Amino acid sequence: MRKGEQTRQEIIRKAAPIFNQKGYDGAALSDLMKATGLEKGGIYRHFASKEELAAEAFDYAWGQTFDARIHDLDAIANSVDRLKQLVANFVERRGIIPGGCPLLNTAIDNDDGNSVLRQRARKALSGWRSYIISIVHDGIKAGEMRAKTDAKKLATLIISSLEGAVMVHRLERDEEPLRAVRAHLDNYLDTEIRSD
Amino acid sequence: MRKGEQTRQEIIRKAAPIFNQKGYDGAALSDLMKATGLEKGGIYRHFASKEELAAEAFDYAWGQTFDARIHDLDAIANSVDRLKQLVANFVERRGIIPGGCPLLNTAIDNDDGNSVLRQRARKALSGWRSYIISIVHDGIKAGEMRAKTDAKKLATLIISSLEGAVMVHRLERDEEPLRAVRAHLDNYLDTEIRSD
DNA sequence: GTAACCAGAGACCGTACGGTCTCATCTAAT
DNA sequence: ATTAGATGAGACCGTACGGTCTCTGGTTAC
Repeated sequence: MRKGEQTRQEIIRKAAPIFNQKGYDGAALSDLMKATGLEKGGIYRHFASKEELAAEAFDYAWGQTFDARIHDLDAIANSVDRLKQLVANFVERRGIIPGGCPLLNTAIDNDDGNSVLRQRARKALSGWRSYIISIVHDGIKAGEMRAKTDAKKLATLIISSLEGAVMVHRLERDEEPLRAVRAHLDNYLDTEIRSD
Repeated sequence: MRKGEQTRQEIIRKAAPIFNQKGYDGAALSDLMKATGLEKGGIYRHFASKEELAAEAFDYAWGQTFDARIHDLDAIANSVDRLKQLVANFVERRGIIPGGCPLLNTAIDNDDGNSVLRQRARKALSGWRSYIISIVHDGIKAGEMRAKTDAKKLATLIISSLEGAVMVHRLERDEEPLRAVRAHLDNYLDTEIRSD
């Protein structure tokens, strides 16, 4: 790998937490310079604009976050249990990237217009939802979930309530919302989704 | 009322949507000047700083939003139905202040440090939660809700899933998440919370 | 070893920001 | 009607921003 490409990746890695914590506008070039140890010219050699860097940083942050959430999931045979583990991972494996869930942050920060960042966040959300939907489809096919289960609605419910809990958690600095939502989802999955 | 006080209130009213849509940093003084039709001096006469104005604007925005969410609620006798109406109001009476839920916006925008805005958002959240909790307590006392209902957990669940749905809704520009979460909460309230 | 190229430093640019201050004007109490 | 105080305009200030450009030093291919 060319040295420049290594540097590029390292800039992305170092910039991701900054953008995630401070938001696009809040993350000043000077912050990124301090974090990377590079001068302005060294950064702009590898990215056409701050926006391009932010977009790459989001993809990196989301990739890390998503990986943590699906960690060890394929080792679980039963699809309902797989969803429960997904919820558990979400609650327990936070903080991979400082600043909280990149999807939530980026969605709220960029919900006007059609910025590059908004599109990246949309893609991230749709990928996450698809992942859950496919678990549900597997579950129905395997007879582990009730046949009438609406995969899309269930995915939406899981994502919405978890992300909402993150918002409350961050405002109150208390784990209770995360635990409450997890308990509710676990119970719901066991009693309303799992085949009897 | 002195004229200055009227102006102050009007600045707050006009500034609230700007802060809610663009965030604290994103809302430039020049935006506020355009929205209010005042020059810088005219604004700063009434507020010590941009932060003070933003805090007042948040309180105003939240007040309007909260009022919309509890609209006509006291006309409903049964406490379970009152919660269901609260959920309905949340889903249907959005957009009182352009830019989406001020609580969600402000919480995500200001979750570092202990800024004035963060404190205002905390207060807003705790007020909202208390409101729901008191409905639940009423419901239990009246025998309309199961005695074992955990008021705080239920309040957290309702708030988290609704706010999370707003985030998804705004990113996808689709009402489905709001409807899905509402349907789920309605069903949950009827089958798990309401006394048999 | 050398030449061609790649990478990074950092001075520089124009712009827009939040905030201050002075002064003219308007309001309202007497 | 007069006047003291309240109100708002807008010029002004220092700072920090994103972005550009040139030039030097390092890397890599031959």
